[in-house]
Amino acid sequence: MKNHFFQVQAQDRDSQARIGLITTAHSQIETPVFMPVGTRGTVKALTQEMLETLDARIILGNTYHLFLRPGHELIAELGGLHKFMAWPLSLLTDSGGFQVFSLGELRKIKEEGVEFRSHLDGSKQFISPEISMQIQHALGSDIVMAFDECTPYPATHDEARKSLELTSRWARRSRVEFDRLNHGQQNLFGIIQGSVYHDLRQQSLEQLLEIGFAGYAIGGLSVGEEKSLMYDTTEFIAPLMPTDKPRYLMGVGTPEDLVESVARGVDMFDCVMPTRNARNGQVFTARGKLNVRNARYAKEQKPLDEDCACAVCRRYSRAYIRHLYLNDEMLASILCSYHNLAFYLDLMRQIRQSIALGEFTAFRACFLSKYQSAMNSNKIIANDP
RNA sequence: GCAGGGGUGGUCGAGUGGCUAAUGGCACCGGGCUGUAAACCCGGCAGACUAACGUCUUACGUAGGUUCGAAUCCUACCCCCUGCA
Repeated sequence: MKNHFFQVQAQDRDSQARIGLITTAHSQIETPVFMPVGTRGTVKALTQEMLETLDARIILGNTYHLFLRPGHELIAELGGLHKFMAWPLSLLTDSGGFQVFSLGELRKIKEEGVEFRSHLDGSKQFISPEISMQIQHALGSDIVMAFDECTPYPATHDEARKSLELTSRWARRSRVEFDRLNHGQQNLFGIIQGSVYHDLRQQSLEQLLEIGFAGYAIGGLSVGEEKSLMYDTTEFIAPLMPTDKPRYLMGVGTPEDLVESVARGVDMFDCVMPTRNARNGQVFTARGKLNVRNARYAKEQKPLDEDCACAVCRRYSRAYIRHLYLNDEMLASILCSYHNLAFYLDLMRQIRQSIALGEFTAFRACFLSKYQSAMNSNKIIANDP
């Protein structure tokens, strides 16, 4: 039977990189893709119009946050998350699994599910695989993530095994509940855990394959481990994942991470880095990252990134954006967020194009040498009094 | 003119004899941020020397004085604020 959800269009000869097309009820998404994060139904500092200008075809929302406020029932009543936030293209909702990890002290993990103490008002909340599916069903996202435990790092082999096995049991329950609710428009992804242990990653994948999902995600990385371990783990597990299903590396990452992970076979990414760092004054450029706070940009009339053709770089200077930032003007966040996402999405476009042309390996080397060598020379300048 | 209060590092403002190169806020400088508890967090912030422990110099309106020791006490002067004339 033909797979309408995902099709691989070309496979790179020299690496695991590939290009493909995801088709949801709301948009077509060329992969490899970077998905901007819009936790609370908004990609912070940007309007939906801006996202469309950037040609973002899919963004994220978060089950946990939208469940607490405004509540999935309210969103369902108003016609679902797409309509509520006036976003006509695709949405992926994370299941709340990451909050099991990031909310640390505020939560208690049990077999049945996770008890959260709301970070907003301290109230007791409970999310199980079933509830997560019900919330995501009410939200109406195009891609639904199974409820998992994002294993903390470091974890011993035994801890990681127990955690992954819980995630597998929750994955099965997610699948059952999802199927009970689904109207056919949504797609469910499973999440591989297993920390940095290859045998556990493989075990996790096999258990998920038995259940069967529309796509598979690698979770539990970029949680504090050495970068080399993240790359190793991805390099090990990605090629074992089904070739005819999207592979999603959750929560990653830096521009280098994206290029390196595409080379290892990943199709989908999401990360708060371009938007959060933008609000904190850090912008990404083809020649490395820079912080607009830095005094050395006080008089620079250059754009943030001289190689960037985005609306911000065509119009505004570093000096002006620095001035905005230093005065706590919200426009600084808007402009930096817009540019950073433009940079990320453009990077993905270049990656796809190079794969299509069979030039990915050359592109990878070229991009990294420019991005990293300039970063090093920036450091030399920065340390020079 | 009389009475009272006050002058502290870029700034606001603590500090009333040694633990003070001087709390804290702001400003400034720098770093971090990876499925968003983040328009946030951390660090530096008199000068010089040192890889570092640290050492030295100059500092609390100005000039003197008391004391082993002063931003802190005394004297004079300069300036500011408030009230009364």
